[in-house]
This record gives sequence, C-alpha cells and structure tokens, in this order.
Amino acid sequence: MRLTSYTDFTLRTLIYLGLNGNERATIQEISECYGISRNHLMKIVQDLSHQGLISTVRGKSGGMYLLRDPAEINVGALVRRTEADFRLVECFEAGPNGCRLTGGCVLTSALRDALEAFFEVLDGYTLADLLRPQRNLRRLLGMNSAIS
Amino acid sequence: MRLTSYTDFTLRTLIYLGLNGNERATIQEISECYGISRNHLMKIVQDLSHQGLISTVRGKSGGMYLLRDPAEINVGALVRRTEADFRLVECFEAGPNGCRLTGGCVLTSALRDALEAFFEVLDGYTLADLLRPQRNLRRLLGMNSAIS
DNA sequence: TCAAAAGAAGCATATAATATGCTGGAAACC
DNA sequence: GGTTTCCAGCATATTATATGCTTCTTTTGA
Repeated sequence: MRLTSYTDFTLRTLIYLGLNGNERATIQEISECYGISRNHLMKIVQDLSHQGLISTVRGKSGGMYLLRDPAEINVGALVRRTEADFRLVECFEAGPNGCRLTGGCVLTSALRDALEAFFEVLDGYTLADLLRPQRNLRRLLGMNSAIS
Repeated sequence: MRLTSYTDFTLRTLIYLGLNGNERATIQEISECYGISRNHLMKIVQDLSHQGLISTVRGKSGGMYLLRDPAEINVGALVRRTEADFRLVECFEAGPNGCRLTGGCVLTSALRDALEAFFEVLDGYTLADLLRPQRNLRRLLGMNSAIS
C-alpha cells in the first residue's frame, strides 16, 4: 500500500512553487533540486497545467508558477486526482470480477469506509498548510533567504 | 493505491474457513472456489498457519481450519501484517532518502495521520463481522446449506 | 532574424513489486 | 506403500510505474 511517486512529485512540485513565490521555476531546476527524473516531472507539470493549478511559459526565461492561492489547493482532492487506481481489492470494481462473494461481502464496504477516512484526513489540509514552515523549507531547498 | 492480492486472498481465505465451520478445507478447494492461483494461496496458508490463525493437516483427508474465534481476529491487525510496505511516499522511511524537505515537511505527518485513520476503521472490524451475512455468503460460495 | 532555452507530445525501454509456476520433499492417512 | 496433502525454495511472468529518447513548437533575447 503506497502512493505512486507521481503523486509524491506532484505535491513536492507544488510545495516548491508555493515557496518560490512569483518567480518562475523551470522543470530542470525543480528536477535537479529534488533529484528526480526530468521526464517524469515533465508529465506531472503538464497535468498540473491542464488542471489549471499552474501556468507554464515556453521559451527562453520561461518556466512555471502557481496560479491559485495555496489555501485553495486541497491536498485530498489533489491525491484523489493523481492517484488513479483505488481498487483496494479486486471486488472494488463493478461488474463480474470473479470473486464469488461479490454482493454479500462486508469487506468491500469496510475498505471503502477506511479509504474514505484516509481522504477525510487529507481533505483537512491545503497546500498552504504544507507551506507553513516556510523559512525552514526554503532553507532546506537552498532558496534565497529573501522571500518574494 | 491498492492492496496486494495477497492481502485480498488472505481475507477471503479466512472468510471461507469461517463459513466452513469445523470442516477441513483444502488449498485446492479454496483456490478453485475463488478461481485464484494455488501456488499463491499456498504461501498465504503457510503464513496464516505460522501466525497461529489456522491449523493445517497434511495427508489424505487433510486440510485446514480456523483455530481462533472469528470475533478475535481483527481485520486491521491482519492487514497491517499482510501488507508489508506502507511507504506512502519516499520520505516515509527514516534516514537519508534524497528528499531535501525531510525534516521540515508537513506532508509526511499528514499522510501518517491519514494512514492511521484508514486503519482505525479497519480496526473496528473482526472476521465475525465479515461473516455476518452467513447464509447468503455460504450460498454464494456454493456451500451446503446445513451449517456445521 | 536566428539561435538557444524552455515546454509539448508520443513512443520506447527499464525497473521493481507482485503474482504465478515448477520441482522436489515430507508428513499423514488409508 | 502409495496417494493425498501441505511445505519449501527457487525460477519465471506479469503488471504498473518510472525513466529515457526523439522530434517538435513556442518564446525570447542577442
């Protein structure tokens, strides 16, 4: 039971951008800072862009920046979107799946409830909460101490 | 985000045995009933046996049966055990992991809380709860209508 | 105006976790 | 004694995910 690094990187990218203020950040810069794959990050950035969370600018002196107020970006909603596959067990999907217990099994609903509880916690966080220890985080990322 | 089929099959096996009463069930029988791999189930059964949840008997007319009262078998505890890897994100594990935010990041604790909430729900269920619609479940599995 | 910097898009490959299969062995029963 | 069943270890297949590669297009600044 784990989240994909896709989700992980999505959140970390938003944290980076949130800390970065009005400055533009490039994919190159973020991938190097976190030590993650540039290609993988590329797709994440495109998704974030399609979702309208960030704006990307091509060309020289291009890059990306947050479009929305961090307080409006909900972590739970974000994870629900990036994490595509919530099929905790085979029987989570509708239709004939082979498990003969389908229809009478209490387990399915128990797991659904548990998953819901998981997200309810995350729904209580916004990106702004993740950015709270701003000074410390900026230091960890080696950003300039002046906050834009 | 999904559980392994190992966990799924573990739970289904216990449900089968719970419904099966004092009868012995063979690996063959259970794997055919659910349409799952005999080999995979073999390992699950061995683990359940090592955990002291079931007793296995070799040889002709051998098989397995539940050792403990279903009301004493907690679903949360079971899933915690069968699902080995809870590293939701890279930074879940201690030590140097590469993420520069480690130490100042709120995300880690948010995810820990969410995971805890997930398990708290499952901790509220025992195998006995899963067996509740007994008659219906036995019918779904094609078991004899007489309950031993 | 042209070259360099940056993102866009599609496809191919690698990696890692999980699941499945295979072979041989040992115990229990009839 | 032989058949049935679980036991154990190793090998292979499958799948989702992550990474890499190549070729674009857009933008900007010298």
